[in-house]
Amino acid sequence: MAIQPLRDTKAGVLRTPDIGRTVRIAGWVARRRDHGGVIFIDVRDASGIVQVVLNPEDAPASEEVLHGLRSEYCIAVEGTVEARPAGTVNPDLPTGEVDLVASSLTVLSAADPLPFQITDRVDVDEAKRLEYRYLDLRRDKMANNLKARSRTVQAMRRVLDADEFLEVETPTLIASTPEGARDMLVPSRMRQGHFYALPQSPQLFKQMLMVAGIERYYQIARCYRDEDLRADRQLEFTQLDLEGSFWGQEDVLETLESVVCEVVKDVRGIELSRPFARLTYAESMERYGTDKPDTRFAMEIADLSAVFAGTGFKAFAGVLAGGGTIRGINAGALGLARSGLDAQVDRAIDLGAKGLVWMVVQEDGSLRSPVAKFLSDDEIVGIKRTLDAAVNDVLFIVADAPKVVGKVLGSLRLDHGQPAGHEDLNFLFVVDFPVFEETDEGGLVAAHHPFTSPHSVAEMRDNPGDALSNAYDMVLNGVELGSGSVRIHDPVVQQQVFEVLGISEEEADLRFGWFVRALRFGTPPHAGFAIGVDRFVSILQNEPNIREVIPFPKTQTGGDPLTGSPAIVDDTQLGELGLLIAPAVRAAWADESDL
RNA sequence: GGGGGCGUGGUGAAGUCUGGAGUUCACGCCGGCCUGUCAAGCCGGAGGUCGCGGGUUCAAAUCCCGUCGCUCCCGCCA
Repeated sequence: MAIQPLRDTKAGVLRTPDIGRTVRIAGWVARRRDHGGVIFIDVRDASGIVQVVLNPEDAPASEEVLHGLRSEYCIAVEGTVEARPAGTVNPDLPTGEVDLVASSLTVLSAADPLPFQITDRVDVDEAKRLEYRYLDLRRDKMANNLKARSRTVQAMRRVLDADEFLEVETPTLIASTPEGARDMLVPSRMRQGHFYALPQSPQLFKQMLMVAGIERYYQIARCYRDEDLRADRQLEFTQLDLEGSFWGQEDVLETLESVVCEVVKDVRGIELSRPFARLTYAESMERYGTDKPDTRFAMEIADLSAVFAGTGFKAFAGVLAGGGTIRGINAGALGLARSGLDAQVDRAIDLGAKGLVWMVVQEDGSLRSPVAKFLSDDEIVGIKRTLDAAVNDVLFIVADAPKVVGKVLGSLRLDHGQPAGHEDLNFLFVVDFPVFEETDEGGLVAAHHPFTSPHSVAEMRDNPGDALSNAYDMVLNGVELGSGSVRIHDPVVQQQVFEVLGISEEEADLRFGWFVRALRFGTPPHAGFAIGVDRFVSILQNEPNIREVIPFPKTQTGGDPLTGSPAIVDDTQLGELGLLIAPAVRAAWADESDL
């Protein structure tokens, strides 16, 4: 019979002041050291680990039971907390000054031999970890990640609740909208041939809540985007979504700062200085070649167009004549051999450049480079001065359209300068995003959702390439943590924006008619934001991918090795939904079941 | 859709380039010894269709083709 109650104390909290107490703990066998006589068992529960001493003369259980204990057996122990004998204190363990000397031990649940060891010391294949995620989550690192995630969300709620935000849930079965990411679809049984979509974000609903007079809303919202996965992207992910009425951009950014500071204080134990840096989109692109700069290191992009204004180097002269630009970075003393430098050229070409010029500053001040012979003395001086170059520094120069130059140099900058982990936290806001982004073909597409207010509708219509919007991103260590905007609250402006974005009146009316109608009933000016919780926690925990802070994530091909999702459903279910599977797909099912 | 990396007893790695007996290391597992260890120790043992399929070869973990899975990246992610 098991001891009742199973436990009255947590394993990880026992300390010297507890010496002499008789306690009951329950947990898992993390490690056993069986000396034939005395046996030491590290018992782990959610609070930590304590060493249990099983003395044969105390006979806490039969010899068979005691020597039969194995890794991850779930057990209950009653015993006395005792001081460890001199010289046997374990300073690496919070409970290391005490032993729990067992008077009784019960096996609550045995465990099969493990598919992998429960330890942070070995990197097990991730598919195997996911297949046995319940064991993987027993590891300290994963348990700590889940704790950090919980503390993160609690800190968010604490700040927003104190600021009188209302936590409101919005539907997850909604109508599909074709813009943006691919929707995750759910077929309707009651209206066959019709589909719900899972929300990519609660965008329109939170705006409805502003119309509804909620004034301050937030939600820890699950969002879904049916796009290819990455280290920082899952099919489903979590956002802290918030919105406020009678708000402008500064109100949003200040609220975000207070939320983020509380989270970082709680999880990392450090005070961030406020306000966070603010950078315009244009400045960010200019200096870092990206809209999500990692500002933990400099290596900024410098414009060399002036240096080469009258150059005799035809490749550069041609780019300048064609309206392109010439920029470079100083990657520092990389110590690369010729082959390593040429590999950078390949990398640049992969990124879309026609080429890359590298230069290495020599002891005598000259530049070693494939193009050195084309450069004048003035140009060499100008390059070194502009890039602040010292001996042995490697300089990378790209001449192309500004967009290409920024992408290539921005990527090389990260390749050679980005710190490995996330020891330091550099938050910043990027503001004044353009309304439109240029496509590779030179066309314009909306950079944001169509509910973002432009600085000026007239400018947006007359000069779309330069028009700015009241949209902003939060960036942490080169990762886009979230984005938001001041919304359009005037139905007339909203109609105009649809028009400029190329959404016809009929189309706008069909898809967003209900939304524009809502705006006609006294809509307060409002603005909001959403923070990616998974990304935030993964950075705080110094994890390389967000799966490490998600208890049951999907693999890169969207599957769950534990439960086998996604799965084929039977014909009865399909019939209820009025769905037929295409013959080719059915044939593939047959192949699958042959495996 | 495209490019890169990986797949070897239960786990992690080496072996693959340069073909020659399933070889090696660490952990785990099983058995024995062992009363103060804490990644316990010592001794012994079991355990693999080298992801899968095909090809080349006297001979394939190794070379070639295909395929599956995991992963990183490009595209995609308003």
